[in-house]
Amino acid sequence: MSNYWLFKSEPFKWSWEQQKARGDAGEEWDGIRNYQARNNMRAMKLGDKAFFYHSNEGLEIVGIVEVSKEIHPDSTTDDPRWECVDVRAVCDMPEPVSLKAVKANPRLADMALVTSMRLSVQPVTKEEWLEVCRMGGLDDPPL
DNA sequence: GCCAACGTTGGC
DNA sequence: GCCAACGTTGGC
Repeated sequence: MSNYWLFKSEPFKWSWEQQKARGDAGEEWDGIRNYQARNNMRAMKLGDKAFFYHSNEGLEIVGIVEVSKEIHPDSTTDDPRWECVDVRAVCDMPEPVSLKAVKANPRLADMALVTSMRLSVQPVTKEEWLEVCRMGGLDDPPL
């Protein structure tokens, strides 16, 4: 049984365009220095799906990625506490789903994007997953 | 650019 | 183990 997640990235540091350009090779989700975010990555399984959210600029869910490599050391630090997963792009959101739209939807009131604003790697429930996919115009959401 | 929220650090 | 100080995140 697969779980669902959300990754935040500031587009001027690592954008959806850059993620897509990496193709099936995927990319290490490095640089996470927060225990809760790391713990979420530890819980991820190969093939888990996640939203790709642009923070700071854009403020919208722009695409879907999947876990292409489970938890391993973060190559950007020697500190053994910090680990990460690899992700690869799966598809675009036909209609990016803005933070505003998420906040305006009562069915998404408990989404971590709303309640835990600063957490950069978040869990998403299946109900939230389906609702956001529907809002984004994905008739056949990856599960 | 501001500032609120909140996680982390470090002195005691 | 508490908590004040500090740093960072991220919406606005």
